[in-house]
Amino acid sequence: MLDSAIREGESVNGYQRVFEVFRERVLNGEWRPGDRLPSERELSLELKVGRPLLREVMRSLDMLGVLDIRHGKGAYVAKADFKVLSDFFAFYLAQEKNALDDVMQARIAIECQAVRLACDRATDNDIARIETCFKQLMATLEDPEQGGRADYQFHLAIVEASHCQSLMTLYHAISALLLKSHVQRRQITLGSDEVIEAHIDSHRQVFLAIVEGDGDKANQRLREHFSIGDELRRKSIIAAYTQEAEASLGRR
Amino acid sequence: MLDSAIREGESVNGYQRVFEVFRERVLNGEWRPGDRLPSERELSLELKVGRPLLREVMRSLDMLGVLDIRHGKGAYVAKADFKVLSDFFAFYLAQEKNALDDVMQARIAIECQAVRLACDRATDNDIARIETCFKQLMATLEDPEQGGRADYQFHLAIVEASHCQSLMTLYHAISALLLKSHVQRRQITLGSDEVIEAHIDSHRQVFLAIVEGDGDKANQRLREHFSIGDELRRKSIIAAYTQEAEASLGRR
DNA sequence: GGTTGAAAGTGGTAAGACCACCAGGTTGGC
DNA sequence: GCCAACCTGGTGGTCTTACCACTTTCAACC
Repeated sequence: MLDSAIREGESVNGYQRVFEVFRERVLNGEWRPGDRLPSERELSLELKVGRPLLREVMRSLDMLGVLDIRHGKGAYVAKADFKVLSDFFAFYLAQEKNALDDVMQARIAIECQAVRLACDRATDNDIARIETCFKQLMATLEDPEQGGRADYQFHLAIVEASHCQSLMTLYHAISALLLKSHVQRRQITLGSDEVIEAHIDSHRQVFLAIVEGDGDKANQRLREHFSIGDELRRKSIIAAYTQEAEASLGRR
Repeated sequence: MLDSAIREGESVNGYQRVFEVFRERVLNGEWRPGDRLPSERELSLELKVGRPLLREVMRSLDMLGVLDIRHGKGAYVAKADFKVLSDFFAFYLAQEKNALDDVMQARIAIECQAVRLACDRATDNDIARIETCFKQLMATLEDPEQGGRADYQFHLAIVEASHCQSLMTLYHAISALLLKSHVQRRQITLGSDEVIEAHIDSHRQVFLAIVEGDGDKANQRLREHFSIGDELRRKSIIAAYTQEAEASLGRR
C-alpha cells in the first residue's frame, strides 16, 4: 500500500493525489518553513478539489507538524517537530503491554548515545545548564512533582547537549511518559535517606564525567544510574507489597 | 455571555474535542485494534459534529496509523505502526542539513542498546536468523545493491532479536535512509580486498559476541564496527577526491 | 442450483452557506 | 492631533446537503 502512489493510472483517490502535491512542494523546497500558503479557497481551485477534501489533507499535515494552521491568519509551513511523535506513541503504547519498560529501553538507548556525543560537543552553556539542573534536583528532593520535573530536566539537558537533532526528536517523543514515570518513581521512593543519597550521587557522577569529557566513563555511569534506578524501583515495589500484606494480616 | 462556552478549557475547537474523544476511546480500550467503528454518519450524529469535521479527524488518525479506513467497508481500529514515522522523517529530513550523519547517531544509539538486549533475549531462532543474514552478507560481496540489502538485514535481525517493540519501531522509522546509506557505501568502497575483509570480520565479531550472550562485548564490538565503517567511508571519500584531483591535473 | 444484477450501506467528494477570528483601515470622541 | 473603538475584508472553522464510488448482500432470474 506504500506503492499506491506509483500506479500509472489516475485511479488513486483524490486525497492521495493532493497529499502527494503537498509532499512534492515541501520536499522540493517550493514551500519552505515559514512560508505562508495560499488560502484554502485558492488552493482548492488550483488543485481542482473541494475545500473539505483539501482540508482533510491540510489537517493531516498539521497533525504531522508539517503545517501550522492558524485561524483567521492562514496556513504556514512549519519546521516539522516532535508533536506528532508524542501523539503516535500515546496511541501506540496504549496497545502494548509492558509499554513503559519497553520505552525505557529506548530511553536508555537514546541517552547513552547522547551522553557520549555530549562529552564531545557540549558547550560551556550546555555544561552550565546541566549543572543548574543538578542543583535544582538537589533543591527539590522533598517534592515528588517538582523533583520529578527536575530529574527529567537534567536528563533532557544532557540529550540536548548532544546537539543531535534526531536523538532530541526521539527523546521528546517519549518525554511525556518519562516525565510521568519520574514523578511516579519519586512518589514511591520518597523519604528514604539512603535512596536519596544514592540517587543524587548517581547524577553527580554522570555530570562530572561529562565535564571531564570522557565519553566511555559517562556512558558507563549513566548505565549504572539506570540500573540503580531500576533496582530501587523493584525494592520499592516489593516493600509496598510487603507493607500491604502486613496491613492485611493486621486487619484479621 | 460569549464567554459562557469558555469553561474548564474544554472550549477548544471542535477538531480538538473530537480528536480527544477518539484518543480517549482508543486509550481506554473501548475501541480495540480490529474493531469496526460506527459509520461516519452515525458518529457525526453522536458527537454532534458535521461529517466533514469528523472526517478531518479520522483522516488524521488514518495517517497516524491508528485507523484503517476502507472505502465501502468502514473504518477499523488498527495497530499503530511505523508508517507514519517514515512520512514524518521524510518531511523532517528534507528540512535538516547533515541529516544523514545525524540519523546515523540515532541508529547507533538504537542498535547498541538492541544488541545488549539481544544478548539476553535472543531465541535460537533469532540467532539462526542473524547467522543466515551473515552468510547472505558473505555471498553478496560483489553486488552493491544486494550486499547493501544483506548488510541492512543483518543489522535489522539484531534489532529484532532484542524483542523490544519501541526500539524496533524507531529503527523501522529510519530504515529507508539506512538502506540507502548501506547501498551507497557499498558502491563507494567496492573492490578493496582489505576493506571487505575488515568489514566481514567486523560483522563476525558482533555475531559471535551475541552468540556468547556477552552484552558488553557485543556492544563494544558493534561500536568498533561503526567506527570502522565511518573511517572507511572517510578514506574512500578522500581517495575519490584525490583521484578526481589527479584526473583534473592530468587534463591540463 | 448457479449466476447476475439491483439495492442498501459505506466511505469519497463537491458546493454553498454561515460563523469565528484576525488585521488593518476608518471613524468617532477626547 | 491623538487614541480608542468600531467596521470591514479576508482567512480558517463548521454544518448541511447532495451526489458519486466502492463493497457486500441477497433475491430475482436463467
